[in-house]
Formats: sequence, structure tokens, C-alpha cells
Amino acid sequence: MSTRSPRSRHPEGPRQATIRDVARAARVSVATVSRALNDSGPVRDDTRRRVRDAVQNLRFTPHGAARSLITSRTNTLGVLLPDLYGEFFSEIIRGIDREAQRAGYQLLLSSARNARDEIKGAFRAMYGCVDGLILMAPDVELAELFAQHRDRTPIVFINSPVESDDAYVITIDNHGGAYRMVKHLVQNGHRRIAIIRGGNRNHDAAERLRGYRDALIDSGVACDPRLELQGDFTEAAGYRAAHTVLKLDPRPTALFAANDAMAIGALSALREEGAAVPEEIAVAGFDDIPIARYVSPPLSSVHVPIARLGERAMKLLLGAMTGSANGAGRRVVLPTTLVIRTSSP
Amino acid sequence: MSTRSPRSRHPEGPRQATIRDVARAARVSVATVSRALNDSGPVRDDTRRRVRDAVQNLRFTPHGAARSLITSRTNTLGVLLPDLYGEFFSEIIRGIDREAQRAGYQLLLSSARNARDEIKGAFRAMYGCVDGLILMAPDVELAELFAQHRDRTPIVFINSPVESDDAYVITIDNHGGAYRMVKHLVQNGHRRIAIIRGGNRNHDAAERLRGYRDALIDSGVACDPRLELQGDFTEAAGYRAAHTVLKLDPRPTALFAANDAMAIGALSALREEGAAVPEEIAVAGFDDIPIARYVSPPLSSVHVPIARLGERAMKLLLGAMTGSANGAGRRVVLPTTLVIRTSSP
DNA sequence: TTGTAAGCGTTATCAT
DNA sequence: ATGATAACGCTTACAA
Repeated sequence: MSTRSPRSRHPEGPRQATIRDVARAARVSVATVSRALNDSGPVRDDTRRRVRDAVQNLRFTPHGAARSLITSRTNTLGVLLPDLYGEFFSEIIRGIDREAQRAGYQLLLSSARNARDEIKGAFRAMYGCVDGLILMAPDVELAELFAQHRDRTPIVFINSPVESDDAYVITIDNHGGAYRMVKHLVQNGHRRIAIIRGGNRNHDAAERLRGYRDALIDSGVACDPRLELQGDFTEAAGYRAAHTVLKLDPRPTALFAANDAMAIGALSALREEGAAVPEEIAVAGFDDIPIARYVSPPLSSVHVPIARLGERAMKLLLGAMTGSANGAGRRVVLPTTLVIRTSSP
Repeated sequence: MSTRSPRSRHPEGPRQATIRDVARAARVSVATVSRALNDSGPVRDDTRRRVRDAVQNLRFTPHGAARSLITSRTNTLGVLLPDLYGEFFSEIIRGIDREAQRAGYQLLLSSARNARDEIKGAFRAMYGCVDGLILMAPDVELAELFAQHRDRTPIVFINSPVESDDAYVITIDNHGGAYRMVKHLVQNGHRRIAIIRGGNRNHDAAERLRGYRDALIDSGVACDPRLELQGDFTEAAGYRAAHTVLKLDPRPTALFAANDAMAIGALSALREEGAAVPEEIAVAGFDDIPIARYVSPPLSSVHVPIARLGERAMKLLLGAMTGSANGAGRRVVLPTTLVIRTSSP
């Protein structure tokens, strides 16, 4: 930061042209250049042409930050997810991106594993650089942290436990999905049904566990804590848990994983141990990520419209930004459906 | 744009605090606030405390765009990919993100399907908002288009056919990977090996096709145009192509898809038609995306270190930005390796 | 140790 | 139809 030569960190090449350079070259004022470029006022045709030529020659591109400063809009929307990796997030990003492009917005993506400071940092970095924010924070406390900021930049929460009535929240029917899947297993004769849980502080995981328990209770099957295995939504956790399940006595006849990644890890373990699926043990997952139908055997799962979730979140955000969203539409719950394939009868 | 009340599109809540508000509240000058916040100069401890308190009370967050304007750095890096969807891009983003976080940068992601205007628009939108750019444009012309801009913002090209010596380019060994896979098939007795090609203008696709042909020629097997089926890297294309392959007479004994998505589509088609894999027809793909090992039968593929590709691209960019990258390291080629699973003998 | 003030590159409000 | 010029919110010489 010694010499005062902005935008010159990239050593080679001439200094980037500004609107003043264009104005000088076209022999007009900067105001006229701005009007010509944005169609924001009357400009004579030949003046406009002179400006266009100068822009071409100088390879002028308007400076985004400067523009944002005065217009107070950045034309970008922030997206903060727990991770950018894996099919689930890939699908969600796809949905978000599709809507964003349609509305002409750029996306500022960031991942924040659930360290509180990390997520706070990402938020600060985004602030002032985005016109709105989509935030997914299944961890309880984080969601509350962000709820305080809702008066600054419009925020839409995905699958986050936010209580405030005036927060924009979109969730999926975790409880209902898990409930119906377990009911389905019971109806097919299963009585000892194990579950691989998600992370302890994860809201989705908690809801799915609740659905599992309620289904058992409503079916007159006793809940057994030993059948509730700890997991963390990773493939590795599912792999480990399945090994544990096989050692239980009596052995469960069905295994419900709180997400597909763990179910797929479990399938690997079961194949390794020679346990036939679904004959010896039925397996079901949650999310219905695209791979689910390709694994062997094809995985039964609770279908979540993941891309649509992202799409709807973006629509909600766009509505919030224009202020056109009425109070009634602030909370959206997307339904989940059962997809029964060969991994469970 | 009628009333002059910046940053007020979000109706409710008080106006966002600026550094002046903080200065007034802390009874110091804006310069002192800035110094206190950035540790960019001497500030007495109790002054610093007063500032911190004011920041807290007013919920002040510095305005990113304003800061960028003066410092001429945005702390974000742009990433422009053909698509944000699918396992391949998910993995690449993961690698990029990992490195970016380590270096303290935000990511501005955008997808541009290969319409020339679309990609140009995305670039303009990013310009001035990013300190550097990672760009993946397998389409020939686009890469050339961007090569012109290399003197403005540092750009790293992934898998893009850019000729200029001074461009930063990172690619994978497409030709070698395809070559070795086809050689492997030949060594296992296959003589009639069909290929499902990628898009016509796609550089990766062209290189992989070249590898396929060279391997056949070097093995003394004649190339047969009828065995080169058109595809476009989508699952659907693979599905269609496999149906065509089954109708060929004599029927090929092996099918090499130019990427895994098409190979997986082909597997579906073959299963539907009752063609046993690998007994009747061997199948191999390219990329080795995470699903590959889970499909049935597990798919042989040319392994590409996808996440690493993103990581290296980011490292290259960071080097380019600090000017520390020497001329020698401007072009990187990552090796590919064979992963033989049960879909091919 | 602190304050004053000059920008950064753009858009918007006036005159003309 | 065009030109001056004042913002926008921040950082940073330079002066005190």
C-alpha cells in the first residue's frame, strides 16, 4: 500500500480505463457517458455512437463497486450454506442459480461449516456486497444469531430453526417424511427398525428423529434407545453405524438412515459383511439425491424437491426485496414424498 | 429511483449505520474509527473501546463496496463455470472453495452456459467486483474471447483451449486418460470398441476422442466412424447412444463414454435392454465422479482429481495475483489415472 | 494519538 | 441534449 496507484496490483498492462477516460476520448462529459451506457437519459444518436466507440477502444468496463456505492444495489445475492460439496448442496445451488439468473442477479456463494465465528465472518464479508441473503444454518444457535440482522438485509432461511414470525423461512416436511417412511416399514412387517441419526444439534436431524419415534409409537411399537445410532450425515458415519447394527441382538430387520449419504455408506458396509439387502435387512434413506436410484440396490428414500427448495427460497427472497411478499407467505413448508425402490420391500 | 434515500429499499428498520454515525457516537473522527477497526494505526486503548462499543450499539458493519472502491481490492474471487450443477462441478467448486477460504477470499460464482453473450454478461457483472477470476470454458471461441482480457484482472483458465503463452491455464490429461483406457480394453481382447463422444465444440471432448483414436491406431485396430456416436456429456445422451450401440451389427463388445454421466445413462439403457455388463458389453467412463463406484455394476473410469483441479486453479490464481508466479508455472497439466471396476473386465 | 480532507469511480440533480 | 458537481461510505496522507 505504498504508492497511490489504485487497481494496479496486476503489474503488466495499462491502467484500467475509467468513465473519465471515456468521456475525454468521446469529447463529452462523464454524465453523458453514464446516460449513454445506461439509457438513463436523452442522448443524441451520434453522441451515443462516439461514446460506444470510445468504450470499445479503451476496453472500458464500469467498476462494479463504484456503481454499487451510489446506486446502493449490487445486483448480487449472497448464499451461505454449511457446505458447497455433495449432491444435496449441488442441487440446491442449482435451483437458486436458476431463479437468480432469471431475475438477473449474480450469486455470492460461501460455505460456513458451523463454527460460529466462521459464519459470522462470512456474513460480515458479504454485508454491503449483496442485496439479499439466503442462509442455511441447521444449527440452532446460529439461526438465532442471524435473526437479529433481519432488519438490515433481507434474509431467507432454509431449513433453519428460526422462531420469529416476521422471518422468511422455508423448510421441508422433515417430520412427515420420516414418519411416513417408518410407517411404511412397519406396514411391511418390520418391528425392529434402527435409525442412523444426524448431528445432535442439527434441526433437520432432530425433526426426522421425531418423525421416526412418532411413527413407532403410533404403530404400537416400543422405541428402543439402542436402535437409535449416532451419525452426522456423512457417508462414513453411515458405514460405521451399519457395522454396529449388524452386531445388535436381536438384529434389526430394517435400517432407516436420516439422509441418503449415510444410507449409501451403510449399503457399502452391509455388502462388505454379506448382509443381503433387502432380504436380511431393509434400508431406506432421506433426501432422494440423484445417486439414490443408481446405487445397488436402488435406494428407497424420502424424496425432497431439493432444487425446488432452492428455487422457492430465491423466489421468497426476491419477494422480500421488493416488499411484495405479504405476511402470510413468509413461511413455506415443502412437502416430502415416499419413493420406494428395491432396498426396502 | 425517485427519492434519494440510499440503502432503503428494505422498508422496515432504521437506516444502516455508517462510519460517521459510529464516529459521532464514540466522539472521535471517522479516521480514528477506521484505524481502530482495521488496526491500521495507533489508537489509544480507551478510544478503541469507545469505538467498539459504538459499533456494537449501532450494529455497524462496514460497507463492502465503499471499502473496495478505495482499497481497490474486493476480497472476492470470481468463478465462472459452464454449470453449477452435477457432481463434476460440485467437486470442482469444493476444491476452489477450500483454497479460497484458506486464503481468506469470498467466492463470486456464476454459471454461463456457453452462449457467448451470456458469458460476456457474467464477466461484465463480475468485473470490478473481483480481484481475480477462474474461468472454465471448454468451448473454443469463448476461451479466445477472454484471452483478450487477461491484462485487466488475473484469469486462470480451466480446461480451456487458450493458446497464448502468458495465459494461466490448468488442464487435465484428457488425451492420455482416454488413450490408456482404450488400450486397456484392447488388451482385454476387445476389438470393436464404440465411443460416445462429447459435444462437437468441446475441447475436452475432442481430446478424449483423439486419445481413443490414437489408442486404436497404435493397437492396429481400424477406426470405424460408425462406432463414434454423438453425445453431449448428459446422461440422456448416453442413454440414447447405448440404444443405438445395441442395434449395431456386429455389436461392439465395449463402450467407452467420454464422461461418467453418459456412461451412467448408458448403463440404464443396457439394463433396460437386458444386455449384461460386462459379459455382453463392457462399459467405461471418464472423470470418476463420486457416484461411479456406487452404480451397478461399479463403473470403470478414468480418474480425474476433480477437487484438486479446483484447488490448483485457485493456487495458480493466488500466485498470479501476487505476481509471484514465474513464467514456467503458468501451464499445469494434471495427470489422470485408470480405475478399473467391474463394468469392464 | 487524533483530526482534516482528498480522493476512489460511479450515478443523480441540478442548471444550461 | 449536455455539462458541472455533489453525493455514496470508506481509507489514508498529512497536519496538528
